[in-house]
Amino acid sequence: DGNAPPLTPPCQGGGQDGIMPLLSNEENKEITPPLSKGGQGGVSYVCELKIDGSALALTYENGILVRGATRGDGVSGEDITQNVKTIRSIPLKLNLDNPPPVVEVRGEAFLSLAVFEEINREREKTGEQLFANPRNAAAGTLRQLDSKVVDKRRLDFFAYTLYLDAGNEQNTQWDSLELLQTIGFKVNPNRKVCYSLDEVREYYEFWDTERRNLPYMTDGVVVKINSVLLQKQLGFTQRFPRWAIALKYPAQEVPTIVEAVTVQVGRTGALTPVAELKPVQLAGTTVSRASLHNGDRLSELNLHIGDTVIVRKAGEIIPEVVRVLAELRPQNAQLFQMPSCCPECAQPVVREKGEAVTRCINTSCPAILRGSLIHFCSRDALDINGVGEKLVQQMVDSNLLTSAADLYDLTAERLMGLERMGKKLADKLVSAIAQSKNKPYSRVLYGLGIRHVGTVNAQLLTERFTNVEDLATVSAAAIEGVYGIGPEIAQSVSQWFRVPANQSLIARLKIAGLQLHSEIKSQNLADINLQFAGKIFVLTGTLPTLKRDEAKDLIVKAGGKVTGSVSAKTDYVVVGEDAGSKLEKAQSLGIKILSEAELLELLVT
DNA sequence: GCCATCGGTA
DNA sequence: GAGAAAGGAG
DNA sequence: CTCCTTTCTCTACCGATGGC
Repeated sequence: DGNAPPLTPPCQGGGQDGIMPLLSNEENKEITPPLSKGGQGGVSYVCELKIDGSALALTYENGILVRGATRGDGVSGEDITQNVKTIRSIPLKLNLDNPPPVVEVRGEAFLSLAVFEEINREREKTGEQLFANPRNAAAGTLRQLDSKVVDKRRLDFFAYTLYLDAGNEQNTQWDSLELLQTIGFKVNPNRKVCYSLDEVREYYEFWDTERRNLPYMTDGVVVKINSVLLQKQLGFTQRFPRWAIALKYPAQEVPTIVEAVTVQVGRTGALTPVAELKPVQLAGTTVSRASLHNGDRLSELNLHIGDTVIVRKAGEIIPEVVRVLAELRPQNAQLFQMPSCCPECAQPVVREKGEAVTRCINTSCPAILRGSLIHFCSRDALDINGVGEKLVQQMVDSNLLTSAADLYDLTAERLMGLERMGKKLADKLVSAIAQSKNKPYSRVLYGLGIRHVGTVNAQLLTERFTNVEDLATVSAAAIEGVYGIGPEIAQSVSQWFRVPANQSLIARLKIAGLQLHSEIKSQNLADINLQFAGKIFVLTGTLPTLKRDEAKDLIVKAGGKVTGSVSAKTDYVVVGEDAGSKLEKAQSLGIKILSEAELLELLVT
């Protein structure tokens, strides 16, 4: 979803991050960041409509369209370049005399309401399942394997961001939009430069009603600081730029009834109450469940079974219970409270003082085991394709799996005893598991599911402690020495390695042949390239000739470092086919972006 | 050909 | 994708 | 204490794939 870089949601009342308070509260004249740096002194804003479709990143090399990518982490993303080429509003060739070697264009692919309805009429005739809404239809179409089908679906495209080489940059966002238009893109005509926040507010309010007359769906307005120089000065806070914001129109709210509340048990043992709702149509989808988060939220809502509640889709995506209409409560309705026993294993649950979550602490709770296994196999961890919820359920129930290490003892024959498991699937699975043995140490560490060790902290830890033995034997105090790791996390890690079951898990994974140490061992000094020394690289997408591991090797050998996620500390992002969120983040952080060719060139110099 | 499951996206 | 909670740095 | 980052958990839908 969304326009341009990820943007802050409208501020929820508090008012440090958005200009939403200005829009909803006339009295609040205080100008708040991120857009506060101007408004008077000649600072201008560009307002654009936020089209509800699917974000697309296009790469042009020497003026020719070579890649089209949606989001994703790019590791296993599909090639949608062929599909993108069927979109008529995307030029195959830039209308530019001397095109820079690489041009990146971002924009929104969408289906007009008319085309959407036409497609659904057609599908109704042929008895196919109807699309729920234009956004889903557009996203689904882009992933279609047969580009002829895509061609027929008549996708449209509005460009909104242009990235040129340094030196070729435009001075303002407005100029970028104009240039996009002259080089052959469709740019949404309903854009405007505003010179004050009052003007921005006017624009927002005008389109709140006017958008209903547009032939495509919009869900808000994007406001950007016009000056590129100022954008750079403002920079970025956390996940978002300080110079842009999305102002979303209020979500549609609808009443429904809570038929029941179920409690789910996550991999950490956390108990999450979920409202089972009488299904309602909302923002083009059917909503039947909504998270209630935790015990605190639950008591705040004072929710009873059978209550009528107001639900909405936060950001048009996530169902949320806004409030309970207590006056409509049936008599004798039962208050729902967090259970005192785990719904999976019936052991008593605990809630630590000062913490919001209620947890099952039974080390052999099957729900926790299942969750841990799913996490271990997940994409950011060992990326074992084909292992999903149902399969894990089956394998745990049939005692095929009692820990992640058991995965590496599985054979096709043993798997084929399971339901719906033929030779083909079983072979695929065994091969996927074998492949995971090559995944780097940091991913394995992440996959272990140690509390507070996500992708970032796993990376930090593996950099400092280059093999598990060190990490397992070192004191909590030593772990705390890592920048970014404090006492809580250090304690959590240290304790994890002191549990005998975990120690034997590590031992077995080691025997299975998993990577439990970083490869950056003895470095050949002669290979070190000054341009690479200490530089942090991130790879994204499928590179044209190199395998990911090969590219990583080359960088590491040259003295560089390859990490998994883009942050402010990243120096270069190497982009391949179907680059996803990392490219996007890199762009929004202004990090230097390299193609494979450029990387290789840098290596030889 | 239908159905369940999985992976990816918003 | 949203949002809540909680940890780390200063 | 505040600001920021990170972790963790949650939903709905669509297309692809393999089993039977």
